[in-house]
Amino acid sequence: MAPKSRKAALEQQATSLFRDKGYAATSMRDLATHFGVEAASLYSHIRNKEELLYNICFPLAQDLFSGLENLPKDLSATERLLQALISHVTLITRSPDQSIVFLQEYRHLSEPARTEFLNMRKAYEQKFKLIIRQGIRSGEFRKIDEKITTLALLSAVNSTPYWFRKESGLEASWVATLLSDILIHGLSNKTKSLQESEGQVRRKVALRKGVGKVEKITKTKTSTKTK
Amino acid sequence: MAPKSRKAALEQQATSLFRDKGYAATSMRDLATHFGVEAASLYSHIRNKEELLYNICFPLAQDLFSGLENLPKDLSATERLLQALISHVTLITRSPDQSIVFLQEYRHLSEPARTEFLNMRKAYEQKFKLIIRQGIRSGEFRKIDEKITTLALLSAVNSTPYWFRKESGLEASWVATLLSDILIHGLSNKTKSLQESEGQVRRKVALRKGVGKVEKITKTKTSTKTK
DNA sequence: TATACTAACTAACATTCGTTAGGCAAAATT
DNA sequence: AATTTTGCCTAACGAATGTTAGTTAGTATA
Repeated sequence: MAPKSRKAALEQQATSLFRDKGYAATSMRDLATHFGVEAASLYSHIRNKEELLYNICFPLAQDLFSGLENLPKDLSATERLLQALISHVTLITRSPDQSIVFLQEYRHLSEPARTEFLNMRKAYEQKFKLIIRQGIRSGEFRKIDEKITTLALLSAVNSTPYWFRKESGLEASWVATLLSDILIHGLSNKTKSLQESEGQVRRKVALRKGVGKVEKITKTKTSTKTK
Repeated sequence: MAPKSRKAALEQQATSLFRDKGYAATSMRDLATHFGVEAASLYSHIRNKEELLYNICFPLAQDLFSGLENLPKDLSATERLLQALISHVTLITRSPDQSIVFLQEYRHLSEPARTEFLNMRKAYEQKFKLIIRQGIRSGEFRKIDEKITTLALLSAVNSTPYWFRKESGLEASWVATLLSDILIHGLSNKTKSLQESEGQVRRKVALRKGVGKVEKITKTKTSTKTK
């Protein structure tokens, strides 16, 4: 394992401080102090302050975008959305501080980087919208404005870097799958509702047959409930 | 309609600028310029810069908290969650810039206001958690970590001030209900699945009867599909 | 060994920052 | 009418900001 370069260590430190205090409220002297040098020394590693922010935001933007490049085309929209969300969560929980800076501080990028960043973000969201649109078309998803849906879904999963920590023992993919499940299938206990619904249908069938074994029907219902 | 006070207008201007550039990156000279005076003049309306931030964050925090105070106790957990989410969205879309500053810039509050704010936020989230816990206990909600769920739900709905505009013609309550619906019931098209499930049961019944009218069965299936 | 590079330092720069103090004219109050 | 308050101005303060320039010592290279 090669030792971390000084520059990489500096970027790491910057990520941590930008996450805690925000980019604008973190001075180069703050950063230098935490890094153990004088502020002027930082310029032997970087051109300027903004380079740090750039190097936090753009690699992650690239990774997120790339993560959606190889979604298999033969999957259902539900499956593809699931995989897209898993990709997203896996990446933003990989380095939580970086992700939080990415989500909050990009606006301090100067032009043209700022616009470039926003365009990348827009294109990324577009990919989600497309999946949702396809899901609506195929009947898998409900007919809800795809922009609103996309923003809500992404915003929901963007809560993860704020609380997720690798040391917690949780697997990022598990968290991703869990959140995706909530978003796709909802919080409501539908499994139970569905079982009850089938239970009712079965009861109608029994009555229609006119078997007249009321006790047998009661048993069936109890069995459903214990599940 | 009373003319807006100078201080209120200043706070409005500050809200807009803090939203656009962030608190730390907005100088008093920026603010004064937009307000049409010199920076030193701002101090005849306010004590200091932070007072502006305080007056953006705390009233909204109060309103959000109050919004959950009168949830009827006789409702189901689902209903209460729906009402809580509607309350939340209604308030954060009332003044989107304020909400965005509230969500992003509180960290620039100095102590003890900052800790106070975080405590209020925590208590507010606690109320959501309680609803979710109750829903899990009653069987209405699936057994999913209530902290993760709360954060994801709130984060999802917190996307709204970033795109919602009153002038768009959309009603905030409609948006709130829509998002709540997605979160509670999911994006997946469950209604259709349920219908197909019943359709299958009906087909079994027909076969079991041994009527032998295959044509009739085909018709039933077609009829389900067109829905 | 001589030279070049690296990564740190100190000193300093020009600019910007949030804020205070004093002054003034208009509006409000006594 | 006299006084007070309000809301603006200019000037200035001390501190902070991102960065440059020159220097130095250690390391790497020719």
